[in-house]
Amino acid sequence: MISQEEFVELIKTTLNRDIKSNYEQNEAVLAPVNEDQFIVAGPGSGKTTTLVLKILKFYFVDDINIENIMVTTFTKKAARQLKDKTIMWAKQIFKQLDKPFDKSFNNIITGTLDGIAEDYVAFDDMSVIDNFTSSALMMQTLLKDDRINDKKLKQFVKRMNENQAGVSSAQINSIILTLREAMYENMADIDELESRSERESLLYEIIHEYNHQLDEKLIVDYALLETRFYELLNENKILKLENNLRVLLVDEYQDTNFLQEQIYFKLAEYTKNNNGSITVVGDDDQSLYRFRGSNVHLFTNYEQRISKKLDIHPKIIYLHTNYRSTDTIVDFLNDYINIDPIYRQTSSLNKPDIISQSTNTNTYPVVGLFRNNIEELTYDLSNLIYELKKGEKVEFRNEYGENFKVQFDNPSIAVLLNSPKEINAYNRKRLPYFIRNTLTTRDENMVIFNPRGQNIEATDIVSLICGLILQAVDSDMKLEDSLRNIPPRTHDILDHWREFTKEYMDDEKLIVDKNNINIQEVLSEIENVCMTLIDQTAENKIYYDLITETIIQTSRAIAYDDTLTANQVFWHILIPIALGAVELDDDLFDIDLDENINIMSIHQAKGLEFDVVIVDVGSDILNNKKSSAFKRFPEKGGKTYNIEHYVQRCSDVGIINDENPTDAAFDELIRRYFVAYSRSKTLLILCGLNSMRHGYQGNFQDSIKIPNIATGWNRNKIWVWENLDNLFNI
DNA sequence: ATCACTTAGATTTTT
DNA sequence: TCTAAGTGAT
Repeated sequence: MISQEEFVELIKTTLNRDIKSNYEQNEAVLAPVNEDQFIVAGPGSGKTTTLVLKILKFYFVDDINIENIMVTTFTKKAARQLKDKTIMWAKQIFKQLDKPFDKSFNNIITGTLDGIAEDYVAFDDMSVIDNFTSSALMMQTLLKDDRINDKKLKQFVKRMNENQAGVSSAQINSIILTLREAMYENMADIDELESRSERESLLYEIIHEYNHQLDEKLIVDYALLETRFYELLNENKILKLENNLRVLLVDEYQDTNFLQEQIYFKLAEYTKNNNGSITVVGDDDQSLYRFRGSNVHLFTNYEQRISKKLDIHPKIIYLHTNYRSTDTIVDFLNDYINIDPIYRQTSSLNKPDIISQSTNTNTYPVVGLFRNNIEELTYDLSNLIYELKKGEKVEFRNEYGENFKVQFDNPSIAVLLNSPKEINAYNRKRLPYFIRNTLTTRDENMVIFNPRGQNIEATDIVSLICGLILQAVDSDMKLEDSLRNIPPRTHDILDHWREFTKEYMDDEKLIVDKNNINIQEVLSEIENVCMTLIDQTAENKIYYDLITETIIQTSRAIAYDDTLTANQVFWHILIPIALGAVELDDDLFDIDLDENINIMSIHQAKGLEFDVVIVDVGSDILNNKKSSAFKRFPEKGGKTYNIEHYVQRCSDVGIINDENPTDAAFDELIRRYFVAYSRSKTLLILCGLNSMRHGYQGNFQDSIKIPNIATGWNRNKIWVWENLDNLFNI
């Protein structure tokens, strides 16, 4: 145990963290164990640092056991970073104090709420299934008795989805799963919902049957996992937490849903009884997960909500010093977040502007790179990325002949987009494809990292595995011919599998009994054939492991005994794979974000920072089409709102958005680009088609402007950044 | 203003 | 495949 003064001195000398210079951070870190806090932290304000320092302070100054502390974050990646940093800094302090490292730090309870819930909920045979498996299970429920072609059900899904074209089987599947998940996330009374929705009786039949299957097979999906955890807590059945939990730290609280809030409140009750505290940290401007049930109002109204429920009155602290970005970028951010006059009104928080404290001495203007078409854009963007990464001196010159030069030493670079997908559902190539293609053609040593953009289902190794299975279960193409309501790309994938396999191995065929397929046996027979490909590259091995594991887990979940029919293999395994439902976990790759060129979604980039950030604000928006409005200037609330609204009718969440649906959609877009722009440390580049700057020329009209939140329009259709003249356009 | 014909684009984010 | 904006003529 050391004194507070010693601790402050210690972290200054060993960790080079001078908290005295930042009043707010000082307040946050040096709080007593029983002080509850509500920390509103802007981008780059040292959120994680503050949390880690709080943990260390509790341990070294207040003598709190590490086992009595719980820290949660939103993603696995963030949880790992937090744990690593805590252990690393603790080690450094122990070294400085000349004491051995306390191994209890290795057992610190950190993770996502799901991860922590799993530790308490999962027992014996109970296991958690991933999205692929749950969608296969739902597909099985849907195909039974041809429910998937029910007119009322289709109509309902269409209403929820608001899509122009008809609904595909995949969409019906995904809407039902999302809706069901939303029910749990909002703790909606499902029976009451059912009694109020007579026309959707089939929907509830399907949901009940799906739940029944989970029960029977002793599995839970993500939605149920947290529900079970809450139930256990509510019955005070987790004594370990009830007796020991003293300090609860919650990161990314702005992405919390109602169910999670109730879990946290229950845990906060324990900390209160144990003379401890709860601290939540977040930023309402960075709330991105409404589609997953998160509700930013739970954050902005946190003070009122927790004081009402538990009589806890947290101290509110604003961390608004930005250590990440240059002055010009911080100015740009403050500028951006104030463009829309309605946006700020939705928050009850009185947030101060961000203040720049970057040690970075090079300040460059925010750059605009706009071209006439995707080819020109790709060409210039790829060149730019290449030269910057190679450490060349790059000259930026605008249309007025002004110029400045930029040079980096192996900078970290990220291209951020709404979707990192290289090819869309209609087989069109997107910007990520063009960038990767151009850069790898130019220099094969350049690593372009875009794990979520790849279409796993189209890789050689997966084509071979699935092609072999497909040949076996559907040699006469009877099943394939029965396909209806499937996106066009899925057909192409099936064809590709068959062709690839035919070319790869002339004539050999796998023979199976079509009513009695043991998928594990089939896979082990296939293994030999795949060996050459598996050994070829490290990626192939990863894809192979991923796909076989997925198939095995899924077949376990859908088989009544150990075997499947050809029909089941086709519809519940092959079709979902062809639809692109298999997800790749970034953790499977040994990656270094600072070394590679990263192409990622804005969501994935949350919590990260890069020297150079390139944000796609419209590489595929040519004109003012209604169909692209959702991603630039929404005209309606969309699917997220419909689902939220549907379930919240029977939920106690309390704060139903008093905003209209469209306004909520605007808020979401504003936040998304705020997150994107605030990732950059030194150089921020906006890119897109020229139509984003100058509009497009109709034959009869003058130039027609294209409203876009990312390019500085507000929802009143006023273009505050007209023609993007605030950027340095190259 | 109205009609028939041509053309571009279709959500997506995650535990 | 389906939709709505744009086009060009009346």
